[in-house]
Amino acid sequence: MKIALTASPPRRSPRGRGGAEARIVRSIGEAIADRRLPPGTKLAEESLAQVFSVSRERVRKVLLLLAQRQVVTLIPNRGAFVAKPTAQEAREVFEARRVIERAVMDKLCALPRPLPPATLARLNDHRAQEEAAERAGDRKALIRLSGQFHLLLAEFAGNGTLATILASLIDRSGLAIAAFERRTAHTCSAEDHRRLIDALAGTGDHPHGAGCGCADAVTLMMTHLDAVEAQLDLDATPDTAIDLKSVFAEEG
Amino acid sequence: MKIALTASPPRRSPRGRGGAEARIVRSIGEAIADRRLPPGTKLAEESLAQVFSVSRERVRKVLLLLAQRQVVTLIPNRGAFVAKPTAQEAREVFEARRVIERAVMDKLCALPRPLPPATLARLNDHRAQEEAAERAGDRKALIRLSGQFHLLLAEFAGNGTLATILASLIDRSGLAIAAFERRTAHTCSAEDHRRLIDALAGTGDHPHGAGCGCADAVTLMMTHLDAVEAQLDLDATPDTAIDLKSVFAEEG
DNA sequence: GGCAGCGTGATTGTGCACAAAATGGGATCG
DNA sequence: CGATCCCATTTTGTGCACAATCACGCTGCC
Repeated sequence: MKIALTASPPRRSPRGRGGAEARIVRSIGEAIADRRLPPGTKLAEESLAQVFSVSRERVRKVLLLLAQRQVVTLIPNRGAFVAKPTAQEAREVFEARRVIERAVMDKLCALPRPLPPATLARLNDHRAQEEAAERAGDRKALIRLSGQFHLLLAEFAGNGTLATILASLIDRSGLAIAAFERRTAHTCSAEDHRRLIDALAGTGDHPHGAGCGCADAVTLMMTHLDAVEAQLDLDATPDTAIDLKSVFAEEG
Repeated sequence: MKIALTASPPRRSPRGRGGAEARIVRSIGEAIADRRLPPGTKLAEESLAQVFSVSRERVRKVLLLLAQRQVVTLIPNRGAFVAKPTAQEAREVFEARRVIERAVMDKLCALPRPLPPATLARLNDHRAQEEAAERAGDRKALIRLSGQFHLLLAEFAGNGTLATILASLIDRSGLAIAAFERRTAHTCSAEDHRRLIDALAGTGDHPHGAGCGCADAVTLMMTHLDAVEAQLDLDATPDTAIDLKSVFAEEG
């Protein structure tokens, strides 16, 4: 046998066939984020295969991927279910978000000013989209845009690794919100986002003169995350009785 | 509905089938962390299937899992390779570690003192293991123990989500170290870990009296991570290959 | 009427066989 | 002598069929 001599792995076009899988992952992920698939929903392989017109194996692969992201739970011989975070898990996810997003804001503040026009343009564009969704009362769009906003900031911060981690945490916090949000209507966070953009772009009023609203931006973000978490009811028992068999399926 | 807990203990064989995958994941993961599988090494499905005596589909699943952790890179129609971080990715991973581990240390400092005996015992036990490996000159064990130490601290901090994220980052930083470490001998971090344990346990000398060395611990950790990153040469790009069968000769 | 045991249908898990694609070697031509 | 093209072999990708397992409804019995 010959020793396999290995070169640096070349990059190949990611659009050939793997694009279909990514499409399904996005589709299901967005459906979960939009609450069209509430926590606990069973995701039958055959049904999904028919819906997306792909083979069952492909669906299986997608579910395995989503399970790694902890947005679905795989139970042996039972199938895949939309993940239903526990209260503790929800708290952990929000704490992790505070940790990472504080770092993101710190990095954004360390960026040279003024921000690049492209950055400002994307921020303003996003603000416009959120305001439009708010006016239209499109709650689903608002939720999706809210997640995208936080992810956008992470990308501007220039650390793709942190952004990837945050993306997963955003997905999971959406799940937590779906599982624990109070029945009472709650004010969505468009106003918080507006203030954040102002503080970051430096368009807000800063009586102290030269500085941008960086320090403000960090505290704004922390307050924002605290507010979102505070809108959850992390003490009440979950609305639907949890299937104990499912919970304990993995141990024995 | 009644739950059948009394009669049928659904003790699914932990090692029988589902455990096999976890075993392979651990095996490959440790081999990568131990540098037995350097970055860029090709991981052929058939070879791995023979080595672990499982079907190729199982290996495929494992590789997909490791790819999600970004420990291996999957290239369509080319196969799986041990991930080879770029210099920028390495910097990002270390920055992410600083972000998360600073939070971990903050949480550890916020813990009530004195620390639980079980915690102190595990810390001291770990210190002993690292010292033993250091005396024996067992570099592989030292690397593995070093990763376990950081993970241990994260677990003590009480946020499993952060710990999971950090675990992935530790794996990837091990990859980065393997890819970019300087050829010159470098002092391993056992001494840093000793000091960290002292600061956390409060056994170090603290002339200021009542407080433990918490603030010290945070800076110690940051310095420690900076030192590890500083030992890398983020300009060179080494490239090697290794024989799969010899690496896994002892298992099966 | 209620409960235990059992059979059936449906769903997931796994191996296998074939198809597609790339790698490597060799021959051919400039 | 070197580069290029082509073919054979190896490796990866995918669909299919069958096996295993679970949920549910049924029958019979107490």
